[in-house]
Amino acid sequence: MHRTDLIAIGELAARTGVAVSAIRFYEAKGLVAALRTGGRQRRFLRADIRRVSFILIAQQLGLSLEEIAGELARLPAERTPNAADWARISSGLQARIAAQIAALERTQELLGACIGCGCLSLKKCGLYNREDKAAQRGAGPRYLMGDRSGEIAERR
Amino acid sequence: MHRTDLIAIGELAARTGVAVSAIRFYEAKGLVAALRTGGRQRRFLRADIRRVSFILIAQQLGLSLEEIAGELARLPAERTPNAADWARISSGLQARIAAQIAALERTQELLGACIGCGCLSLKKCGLYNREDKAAQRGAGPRYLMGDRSGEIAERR
DNA sequence: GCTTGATCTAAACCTCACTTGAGCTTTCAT
DNA sequence: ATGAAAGCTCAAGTGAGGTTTAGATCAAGC
Repeated sequence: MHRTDLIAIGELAARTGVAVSAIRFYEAKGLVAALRTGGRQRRFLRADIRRVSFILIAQQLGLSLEEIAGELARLPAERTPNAADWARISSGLQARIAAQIAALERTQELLGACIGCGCLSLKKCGLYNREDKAAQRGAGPRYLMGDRSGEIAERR
Repeated sequence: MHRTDLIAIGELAARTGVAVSAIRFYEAKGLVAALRTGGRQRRFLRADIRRVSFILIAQQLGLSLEEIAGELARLPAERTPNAADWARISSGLQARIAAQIAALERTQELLGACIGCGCLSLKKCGLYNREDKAAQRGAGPRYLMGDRSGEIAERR
């Protein structure tokens, strides 16, 4: 019925568009797991194509690899995840997308107001206030809006 | 009318919520320019508050500092930028926000379809294909979807 | 059996966007 | 005039997310 359900790292790379080195890196981070041949070469399940795809999609939505690992941990460990498992885990992404769209729309509005008055100078127009920062984290490079964002401006 | 139109780096930091070290870093990168006192201390124009605010907003939208520098270069050099100048440059961000929202909505749709079928396995559902990648760049950490995204999978 | 291409490990290196530290100077209020 | 607070430079460090390199080994087809 099926010759080989196991695929080599190169094939997984080709199927997902991810570099071989990246897949090894993901394995080191615990995002994917590999079986080994007698000669210590990695062999992946076909289901791992889906797993890597999920990583890519989640990354685009701004999740860090650590966060993605957290999501993936919710898949069943004892058996190969099925369609329903993926549907469940993917719907978490849906929520995140919705939140991001809402945040962007809010920014768009505020920026529209700012263009009107030309201000762009905080407080005055509400753009880039602390509340917005909190609402939008997840949309950009993570380390740019880390936990430190509360301290700095209040110090005076 | 105005005592001092020049502000110290600490004040610029306090007004924008950015760390002093970050402002020095931005200066080194050419994103802001400073005058100097006799004792070599930096003094900024009040208008630089707006400039730094722009940097922060643009960053949230996923622009790299280099790209932001490019945008800022379009401000008039010979005089302090006025409201109209900022309105012009900010509307570039509006376009970017609109594009990001569109990309996210597209992802949302595709992911919705994927949740329906549970596939998540590329090609099949169109999610995370090369075209989408191109459409969505700008939304996440830049280096994750740089110019190299065409080569890798083709090397076979 | 041999060759060729894929894979292996480990460690070093890369970019981006900053931060930190050391050691010294300037500014400003009293 | 002085002392604290803020500022200065330059070099090195950080963390995320990988890539590159070197040298050795494995798997498959002829």
